[in-house]
Formats: sequence, C-alpha cells, structure tokens
Amino acid sequence: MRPVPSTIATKLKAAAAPIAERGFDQTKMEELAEVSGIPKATLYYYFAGKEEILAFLLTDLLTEIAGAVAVAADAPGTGQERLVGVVTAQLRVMATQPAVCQALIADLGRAGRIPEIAEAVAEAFYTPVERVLAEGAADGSLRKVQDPAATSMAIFGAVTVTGLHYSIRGAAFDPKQAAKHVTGVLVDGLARRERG
Amino acid sequence: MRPVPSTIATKLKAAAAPIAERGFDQTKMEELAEVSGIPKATLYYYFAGKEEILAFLLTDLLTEIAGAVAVAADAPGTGQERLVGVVTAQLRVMATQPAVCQALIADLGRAGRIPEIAEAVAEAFYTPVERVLAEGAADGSLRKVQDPAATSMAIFGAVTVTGLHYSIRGAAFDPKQAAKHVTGVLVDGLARRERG
Amino acid sequence: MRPVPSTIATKLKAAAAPIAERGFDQTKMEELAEVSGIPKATLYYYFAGKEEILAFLLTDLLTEIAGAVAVAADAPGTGQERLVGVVTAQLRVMATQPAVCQALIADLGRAGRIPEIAEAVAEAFYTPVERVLAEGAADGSLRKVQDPAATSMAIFGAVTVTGLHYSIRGAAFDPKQAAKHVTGVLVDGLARRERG
Amino acid sequence: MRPVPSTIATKLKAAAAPIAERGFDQTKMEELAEVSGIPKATLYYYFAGKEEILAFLLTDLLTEIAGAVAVAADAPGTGQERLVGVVTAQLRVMATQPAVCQALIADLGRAGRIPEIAEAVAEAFYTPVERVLAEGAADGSLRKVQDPAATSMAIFGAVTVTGLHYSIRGAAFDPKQAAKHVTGVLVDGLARRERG
DNA sequence: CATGAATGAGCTTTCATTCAT
DNA sequence: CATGAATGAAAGCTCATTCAT
Repeated sequence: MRPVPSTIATKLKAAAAPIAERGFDQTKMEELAEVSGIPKATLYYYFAGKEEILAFLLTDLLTEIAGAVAVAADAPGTGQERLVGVVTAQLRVMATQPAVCQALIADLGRAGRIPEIAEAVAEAFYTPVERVLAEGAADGSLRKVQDPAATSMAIFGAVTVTGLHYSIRGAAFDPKQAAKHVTGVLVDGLARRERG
Repeated sequence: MRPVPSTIATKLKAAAAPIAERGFDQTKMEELAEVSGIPKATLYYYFAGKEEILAFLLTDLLTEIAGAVAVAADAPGTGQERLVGVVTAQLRVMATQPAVCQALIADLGRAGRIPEIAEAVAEAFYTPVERVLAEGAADGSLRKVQDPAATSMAIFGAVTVTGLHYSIRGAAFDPKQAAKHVTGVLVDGLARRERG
Repeated sequence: MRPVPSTIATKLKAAAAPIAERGFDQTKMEELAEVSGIPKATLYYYFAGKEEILAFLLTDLLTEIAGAVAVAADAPGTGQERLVGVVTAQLRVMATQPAVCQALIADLGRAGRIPEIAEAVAEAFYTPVERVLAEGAADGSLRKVQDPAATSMAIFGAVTVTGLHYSIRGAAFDPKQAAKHVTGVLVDGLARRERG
Repeated sequence: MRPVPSTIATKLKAAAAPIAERGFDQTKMEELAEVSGIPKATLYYYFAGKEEILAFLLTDLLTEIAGAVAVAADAPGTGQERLVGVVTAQLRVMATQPAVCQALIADLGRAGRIPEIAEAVAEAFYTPVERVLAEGAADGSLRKVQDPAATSMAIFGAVTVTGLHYSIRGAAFDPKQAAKHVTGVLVDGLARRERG
C-alpha cells in the first residue's frame, strides 16, 4: 500500500456508503471506483486489493475513534464521569461517520479476521474502557467488577448496537442523548432502588 | 422454497460452520454442499438461492431462541428475575449452537437486510425483553426506564456481544455464568453504591 | 419411444406454443410439462428425451401435411391445377396448426439435423412438388424447368415464408387466399406480358 | 455494448461457423471464444451477453446485404432487370458469407425475436424488393401485383431458401447461376406459354 | 404404469486483478 | 504517475435426466 494522497483518501470516504448498504463482498471494485470517482486501476495503484481498501477505511475510522476516546479517558473527573465521556466520544464519532460505522459493524466478522483491524478495535474500544473502569474503581466512583474484560465487552456491545441503530435510521442523532440512554442502563443499572 | 425435509434440515446445520468461520459471502455453495453432504443441485431444489439457505438457518435458530425466551419470560417470579431468565435463555441457545450464532452475528448486517430475519430477531430478542422490562416496572423489581426500546437494544447488544465472544473462543461456556456477568452490569449498574 | 397414448399425444400439442414462441432450446422440459399438463417424468416415460418430443410433434405435423398434399397431388386436373392444389394443401395445414408450424420453421436448422425429420420434410414438401412439376410438364400445363429440385426448393421457400408470416401474425388466415398470392407469383411470374 | 474494435469484429466472424453448424443455443461461449481466439471474458467486456454477439454478427451481415441490395436497386435499367439485380446481390452476399447466412437463417426464428434484427431484415430484404416491384410496374417491365408485401415475402422465401441450400452444400456457388434459377421461376412463372 | 424427488454435468456470467501505454 | 483495456479464475445457478416407489 503506497502512501495514499489526501485527495484519494477524501474521495474514498464515499466508498463506505455502498459497503454499509450492501456489505463488503456485495460491493464491487467497480462500484467503489464509481462512487469515489477514482478509476478502478488507480485504486489498485494505491491499494494492494479490495480488502486493503476496507482496512484503510476502517483504520481511519478507528484511529479517529481511538483519538477521541483517548481524550475523553484522559479528561479530568471521576472514573464514572470519564466512562460516560468515553461512551459519548464513541457515539459522537459514530454519529459523524455513520456509513463507515455501519460498514465496520456489518462486517465486524470479517473485520475481526483482519488482524490489523481486530487490534485497532480493541485499541479504540476495549482498552480505554477497561482503563477507566479500573480508575473508577480506584477513585471509588465505580464498583469493582469481577471480570473487567467481560464487562468492557458488554459495554462495547451496548454502545455499538445503540450507535448502529441510530446510524441505520439514517437521520442524524444526538450522541449525548444516545450516550445518556446507554449509560443510564450501564451505570445505574436497571434495578429499582430506594434512592435513585 | 419447498418444504424442507427434516433430513435435509438436519444435515444443513453443518453449513453454519464455514459461514461462521469465513463469512457467508466467502462460503461457496460448493462448500455448503460438501459439509452438509447435500448435493449442490439438491440444495437448489429446496432453496431458491444461497441467501435463502442463510435465511433458513437463521430463522431456525431464531425460532428456537424465541421459544426458549418465551418460556423464560412467562416463568414465575419478579420482572427482574425474569429479565435474568430471559438473558440466560438467550445465552443458553447461543451456547448450544455457537456456529449458527456466529454466522448470525457476523452477518448481522446482511441478516438485517433480509426482512424476514430482521423481524425474527426482534421477535426473539427485543419484544420479550421490552415486555419483561414493563412487567418489572409494574411489580417494582425494576425501575421505570424512559425509552424501553433503546434500553432493550442496549441489553441486546450487551448480551449478544458477550455470547459471541464466548462462542468465538470455541470452548464451551456456561450460559449461567455468562448471564451473571452481563446482568451483573445491566441490573446493578456499574456505579458504586452504599449498599450493593 | 414407447407407443404414445392418444391422451398424451393430444395434450402434447400444447407444447408447440412455447417452442414456437421461444425456440426449442429456450423451452425447458419443465415448461413442456406445464403447458401440456403431463408430468415431466411421465414425458420421459414415453419419450427418450427432449429432442424426441420435438421429433414427435414435427413428424405428426409432417405426416398430416404429407397426407393432405398427396391427396392434392393425386387429384384430377392439369399439373398446373394440381400444383396450386398442393400449395394450398400445405398452407391449409399450416393454417390449422400455426404453432407447430412456427416451431418447425423456427427450428428448421435443428430439425434438418434430425435425419428422420429431414426426410419427412422432403417427403411432405419437395417430393410431391417435383412430381407435379414433372406431370405438368408432361401434360403441357407447366413449362419444363431445367432444375426441378432447385425449382421445388424455391417454391418451398415462397410457400413456407408466406405461411409462416401469417402464422406469426396470430390471426387466422385463409389458406386459399394465401395460396393465390403465392401461386400468382409462381405460376404466372412477375413479368408483364401481352396476354395474361 | 461497447464500441467493438475492428480486430475483435474481424476475429469474431469465425464465430459464425459453429453457430451455423450446430445452432446458436448449442454453441457455448467457450466455443465462440475458442474459434475466434478472443478470451471469453473479453467477449463479455464488449458484449452484454451471448445474444448480443449473435445480434452483432447478424447486424453486420444485414448491413452488408442492405448495402449491396441498395446499389442493385439503384442501378440503371428496367424494374425487371433491377429485380434480378437485387436478387443476385442478395445471393452474392450469401455466397460470400455462407456461415453467417446459415446462422441467420437457421436462427431466423430467434432472430425475428430480436427487434433490432427483425427491422434490419426488413430493411435489407423487403423494402428494396417492394420498391423495385413498384418501379417495375411503373415502367411496364413488371406486372402490377395486388399485394406487394405478400409478393416480396414470397420472393424473400424463394431466394433465401435457395441461397441457404447452396450454402449448406458447403461448396462455393455461383450467385448469378442461382439467381437465374430463382428469377427464372419468379419472373417468368411456371406456366407454359406460347412464346417464352 | 406414472411420477415426485433428487442430482450430475455444465453453462453463462461476474469480478478482482493486471499491464501496456 | 495514472488508467483504459483486457482476462484468468471462479461461482452461482440451471436443467435434462434418472429412479425408487
């Protein structure tokens, strides 16, 4: 994969739409070329193959998420506050790039098989959440969970499915509102208690 | 799609493995025929196309889940107890048929595009959870959530990703244990509180 | 090919329609079964294969034509009168069974490759015409042509294309009228002459 | 259908042979590729499908016929002379390209179903003949026929079947000689008359 | 005798990829 | 550097045919 000029990189974002809509395998190079306006052969000049284009798009997305999440995880405040911040950050990026997100999730199975991507997903989602969970437990704002990995996975699932849901609906959505819903469940739990 | 004889239906379950492993599009009819022991042409005798085979497998799984979940949702006990029961039931089926489950989740995007499947997913997952949430709110064992649909989606995400995780690891997993993890987060929340 | 019961033979006539419309190769056994109401497997019970069904249909038609033509060729009158009779007889049968005729002509190329049919075509068309030409030359009602085979071929072409044209139009046509047109050209020629 | 380079067009002429020999449906793309030396995928690069290849070949032939016929129809001389010229021109092209001609005629049924071809056939055959008939009637060299369309159809049939016959025999044939046979019948008629 | 069920053998078509310019 | 033209290598699907009942 040669260094991708920013013109190409920018145009290529349009490629996420058909992938999101029809799935990666059902999207032909021809189509990626058409929607992006980049000739097929030129795509091959910059990328080694179709798969590498997907990797490029997802890496791009995941880098962005990882960055936003890192900022949220490093923000001041209690662990609980930062957990909410992290979730919000994830949803914010999903709101910004719904197509790529759908492409990512829809082909999560396949993405998981690209090692580079699998790691980037962990980096963007699991690691920071686990870290904030630990810090929240330390500062007393969160309870200490038995299995932090399992917990962060559950959180990932809840957040992702929520974000995906809104993405699919097509309409723009407010990440803060969505985050409130998710963290409402995750942080406070569903059980009724004497003093909400 | 002709009525599928049970011999065919049974053999066909083996088709879930390659789909789970490599994804649906990467699985050739040839392969589905090989692993199931059903000649390609015979598959086409019963199913209109590749896609319909996927639909059949998933519908089958979802019907089973829906059944197990319905039982759990109708069990005696508080709403909270039944919520745990419902989640456990879902995970139990996922533990029983890990390959089909992976296939379902891995191609959730695609599955979502098959209307029949999308509805079956809702039927198997969302509807019973929403119902239990409402009943729990009524009996005082669960708090009243603002947006039951959003909440059940988050629950679905948490449960699914958890189940998927264990499925992928290949080893058998204990659905009760897994359910405890998930509901631990979902019911009690992550926030620390004076009196667990 | 087992002896074909007349029920089957009768039902089978309906098979000519799709063959005429779409061509023989483009007509599936499935379709022949459907339009005739005879189960596919039953067709195979009576016929050795698809091709044999075509042969059966065409032989049937050609036998009928040959019979009608023989009668016309043996009728009293001059050779010229009988030539007109023969042509009329051919067109009469074509008018009666337009679908089979279209099937015959449309797949004349293929039919020519089935030896049995090629011979039957000759028997039904060429031979009687050649005979009448000879007899007309003998009785002085027709002129003596140099190459009777070539002449009868030209006549066959003129008659067939004419009959086909009317058949395709779908509407019933009057064979006598059509014959008059063709023989008008063939017998009298197109040249203007002093005394018609 | 992309613009077909002349190299491809030339090579493709070889495709007529198997079509003529075995019929269009019985000729596999594989075979068209082999005899033409053009890779199968390249054929699909230029043509939308098998059918379009046939259309291309036939259109090509018909264009040539139409050209030759137009020249003959515009030649000096009486209508009768030009009618003979037109028929000769048709047979000349048939003699030059026997394979394509056979393919055309053999699949005339199918060709008739391709609107583009049906029209080209009319343009190449019927229209110029009808015109010459009219002009011959005007200049007194031909008699006035009642139904010019029916007449030109009969002529087309006589000429085509004749040309086809010689084509099939494989040996080269003299179009002038063949034309003499056909027009001998068509122009002078078969009836004996006092003064030939 | 008839036939529903099943299938072997292909066939058309597609598409990721290459490469000469 | 970029790309239009070309193609090798499948893959999904079809259909004539068979055979147990």
